[in-house]
Amino acid sequence: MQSKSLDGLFQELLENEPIFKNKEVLRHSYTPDSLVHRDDQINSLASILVSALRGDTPSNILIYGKTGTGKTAVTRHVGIELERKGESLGLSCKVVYLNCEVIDTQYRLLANLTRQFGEDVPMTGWPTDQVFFKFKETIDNERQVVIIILDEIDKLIKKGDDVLYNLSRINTDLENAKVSMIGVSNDLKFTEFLDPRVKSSLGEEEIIFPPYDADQISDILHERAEIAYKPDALDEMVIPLCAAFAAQEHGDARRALDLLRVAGEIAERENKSHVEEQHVKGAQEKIEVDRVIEVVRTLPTQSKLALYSVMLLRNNGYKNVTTGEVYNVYRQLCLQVDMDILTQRRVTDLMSELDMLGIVNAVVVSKGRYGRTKEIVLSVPINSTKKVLFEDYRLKPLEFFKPVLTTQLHL
DNA sequence: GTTCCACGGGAAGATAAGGTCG
DNA sequence: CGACCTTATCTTCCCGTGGAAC
Repeated sequence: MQSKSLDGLFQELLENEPIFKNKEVLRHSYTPDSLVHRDDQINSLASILVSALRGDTPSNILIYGKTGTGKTAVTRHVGIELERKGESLGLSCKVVYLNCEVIDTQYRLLANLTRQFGEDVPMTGWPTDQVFFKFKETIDNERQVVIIILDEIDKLIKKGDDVLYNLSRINTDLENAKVSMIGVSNDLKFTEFLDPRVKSSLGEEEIIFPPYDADQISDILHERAEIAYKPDALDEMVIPLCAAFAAQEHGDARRALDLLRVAGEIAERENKSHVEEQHVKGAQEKIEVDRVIEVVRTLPTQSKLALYSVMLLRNNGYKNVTTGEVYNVYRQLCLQVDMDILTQRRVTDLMSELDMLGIVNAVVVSKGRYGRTKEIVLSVPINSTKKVLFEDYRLKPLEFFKPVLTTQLHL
């Protein structure tokens, strides 16, 4: 390789006409100032929350919509506006935002809420009711309206709905402060699992976010591309193509933005001065592969072993892999790498988790007299997955290991 | 029509690892 | 220090069952 001075190395990269003007606006974390095609939702949300500015408690709200339909962006946007307006009117109006996917237990939720009001709560150690009490005490210090946004609220239900029940009744214990909640969910049916009391209190108002269609996504992309890219950096077909791909994915605007950004990155890496159609196709592929790789990489070792078992069976010509066989191989793998062997029951659960993550596809089938089982099909490319698995040093000894397979090949 | 297997579902509880508090 | 807290991860136990094989 030609050696250049270091200075020259970076100089060249810098001078290379960048395609991007401001890439940040294509990231999920960016909240745009104006939200296209969501006027209805913004207005209904605002008209419900306006009572906070009159010092009343707004109704609790449930918001539904698939991923990437702008729920979070709209809610946050309205929240910020509300706080701002409250401030100028001299009313204390506080909007707190919590993502229940990260904060998924009663304790953590309450602790987090309390912390947002400047009080310190330890990570763990306290009884939960003490945290709840502390929270009530903290907010009740001041005359204020508190609006709690619970994003991905459906994740919370799976662990029991005590928190929601408690929170929905909190107003009866408060002297000064008023609390109302906004639940955001991408599962339209999640209220079915809710305690009826919680359900009626939480769902006083409902707002639905329909998926975007391809044209609407195009509009959104145009708007952002204007800020994100240099003029003329995009080929004519780039945005429609991104929009079309994303529209297939239930109108996911987030996906569309990802596509647009990754396509740009690919083009940049190829030293092209503008983004072409093929880059979008490349982006589509890359995003999917990245997702899988990331998921596999962060899997717990036990799940990796289970997954590798499936792959081994697959490699040995097993068309229909069943739970029993997987467990058999899995046990051998464990002995090989000196890990504890989990029970079959537990491994069944691990397989279900892999199924949920979309790494594997499991269908329950009955084999009549020979029982019932899950038939497991791998839904990721074997080779690249294998490579990722062996990045884990604990799996290294398995690289050339051949399991003993039970020879019962029933068709 | 019956049978009956190899699972799946659900729940309870054990354990360990994080922590607070007096 | 010990008493007591949460949480994640597994184990244990028991029951339920789809549907081809009989």
